[in-house]
Amino acid sequence: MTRTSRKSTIYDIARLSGASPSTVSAALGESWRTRRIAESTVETIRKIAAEQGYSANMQARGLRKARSGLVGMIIPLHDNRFFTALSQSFEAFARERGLVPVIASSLREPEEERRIVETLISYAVDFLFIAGATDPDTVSRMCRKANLRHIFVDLPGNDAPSVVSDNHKGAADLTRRLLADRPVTGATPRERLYLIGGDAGDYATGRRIEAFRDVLTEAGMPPEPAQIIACGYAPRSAMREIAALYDRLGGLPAGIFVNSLTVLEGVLGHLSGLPPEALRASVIGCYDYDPFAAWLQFPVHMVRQDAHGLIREAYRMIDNDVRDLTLTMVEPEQIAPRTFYDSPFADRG
Amino acid sequence: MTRTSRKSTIYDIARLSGASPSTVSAALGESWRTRRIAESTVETIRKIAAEQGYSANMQARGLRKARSGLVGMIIPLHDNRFFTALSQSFEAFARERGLVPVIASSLREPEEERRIVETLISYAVDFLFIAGATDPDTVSRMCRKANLRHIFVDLPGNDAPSVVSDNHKGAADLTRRLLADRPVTGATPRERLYLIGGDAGDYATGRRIEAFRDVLTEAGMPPEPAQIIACGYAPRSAMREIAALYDRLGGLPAGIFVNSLTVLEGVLGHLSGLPPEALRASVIGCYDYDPFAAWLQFPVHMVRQDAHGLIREAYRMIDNDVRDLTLTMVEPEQIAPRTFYDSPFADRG
DNA sequence: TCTCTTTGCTACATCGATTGTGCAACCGTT
DNA sequence: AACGGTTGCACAATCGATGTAGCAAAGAGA
Repeated sequence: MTRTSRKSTIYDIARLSGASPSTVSAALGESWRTRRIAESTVETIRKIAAEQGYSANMQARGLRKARSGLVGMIIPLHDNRFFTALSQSFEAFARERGLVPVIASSLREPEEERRIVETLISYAVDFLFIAGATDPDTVSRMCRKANLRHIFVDLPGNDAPSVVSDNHKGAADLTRRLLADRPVTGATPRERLYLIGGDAGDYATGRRIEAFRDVLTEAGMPPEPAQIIACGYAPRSAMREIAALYDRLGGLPAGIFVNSLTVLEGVLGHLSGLPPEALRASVIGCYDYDPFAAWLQFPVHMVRQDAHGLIREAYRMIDNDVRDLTLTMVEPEQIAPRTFYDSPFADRG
Repeated sequence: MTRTSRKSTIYDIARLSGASPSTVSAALGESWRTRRIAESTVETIRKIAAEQGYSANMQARGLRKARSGLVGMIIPLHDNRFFTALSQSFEAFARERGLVPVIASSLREPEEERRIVETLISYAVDFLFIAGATDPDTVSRMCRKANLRHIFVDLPGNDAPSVVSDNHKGAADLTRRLLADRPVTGATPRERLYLIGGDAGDYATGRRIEAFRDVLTEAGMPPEPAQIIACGYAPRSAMREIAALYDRLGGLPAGIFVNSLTVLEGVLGHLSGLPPEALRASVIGCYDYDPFAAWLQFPVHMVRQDAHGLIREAYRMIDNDVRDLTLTMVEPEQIAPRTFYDSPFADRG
């Protein structure tokens, strides 16, 4: 074995085995039965291939078969437990099927998202999941043109199957929990619930705000606009907003509905500077789950979206070749503070 | 544009523009100058290509050029802030170079790791980073055979460039911090420091244990074997071990050096069941950083490995075509409890 | 006008695997 | 012995892009 030996190809194996390249190809693949290659020949060829450490060139195969064996997924960012839970499950299901997952992050920028879709199309991925799409219509258009099956996860699209959490239910449950647990009751601004974070224009946030509003209205305390602070997802801006709110109210409000983990990071930056008694005036809830957030200084109620379930449903769409507009809902789960939750991959830690 | 229109190829563009496929190829690439294609022709072709929404078939290009434009990275798992920080930086640097990152998780299983390497070789990735390798020698052997450049990150290999954290320094600093901050001093078992988690056989854990031992020895209190509990990385087993330790000692030890975030998850599962005064008997340190862990009920000193720096150095090796055994160290940083730390991607949250 | 160079482009082989088609060799019948 | 059927394999086209080699036309120089 020379140091610079190139990878061996079916032609090398053919030469070594005395068979033709097409026979080698068939013998190494599934088609040798239908192509009537003698079992003894298959064995010989496979032995030689193994000795040579042969492995197929997927580019060549992909070119010929017009499928790559690659499957794509776009997430907003890697640095977030919800999205990485999606990644982990996406990868596990892909591998189960002998596919290679390509996971890219869009950083929530439509331009980047488009570039990624185009690139993945160039690589002929067999299908594509888009989590947290920022511009689903464009994505769908590009995919249709390339005849690429795609599923929206978490944020739905208008022209392809979507699998999303039941945001309304999750948010309604969380809001009810905050209402029930808030340390003070009353109607002054400080005694109200506030929702912070997210982009009012995006689907998930929209549904959650809706639920927040519905539950409060039902409870006879319809929220004022000031109670809904959709300041985006960046930790820094959440920190600023919560500080401003604290100043405005002269303390924390009775309850805070935090709309995502990144927002919670920012909120923490402010809350943790406060004296413990200031914190006791408030109850915190967060949409999305993080194992460490479960054990903070103050209790945080969380909504754990069923990432594994979302991905499972998305793969089901693929397996059943669903291509039309459908919306599948997966129930999230409320997790009480200070609960030890085992992720599906916890044993691999 | 018909619904099932196949992707257009250089042949389509050739037909539409009246030029030959090779001219189209040259015109759309970089080589048109050296191949003396008239600038006007280039413009015409590019216009048509844009109209048709042409994008190159990377499988064909990769087949021909024997490079894929894909770059691979293996991490143990996605569901961990340190590794996802690596992913995020790996991806950012790849994109800067117009490459497509393929990130796969090995779940710390050597068999899976090998399978992934083989697959990535099949796809002709242009280079490969391996973080937390479980069997670096085999990986190196496979890569050499395929003539694939590879860099080890976090855990070094013996036959390729490696970029690792300065584990000894990070762990020594953390140990010193725990020594300084421990609430009780003395020599009874409860008054000692304990290190929990990790695999004594792996490089990073080995260095950290070494540092732990060195610092304690220097301080005149060399650790007994019982003070080092390398129980792996799974949260569950860490939870069991810390519970057992608590029972044995009749309380928490003066200081706990937690060897990874997954281990900290398990430790928390036990600690949080304890009364607050039990916690005050102990000081906690964790190797690796998580933003939420910074704000727990009790202070946690953390060591933030410079994921971005590690990846930057690894890319530098690639850019300079370093292939021989080298070991680059990147300094980690100690982060005090309750510090707001901005990740390089925080603004994108 | 004839040669020589430059310009602008085309033809064709190639990368490695897959697959439709074809063709010997061999078998068993009548 | 002639025939139809099966078995086992080889040949060659193909996927789409790249790059070498080469050719015709135009321009330059004598």
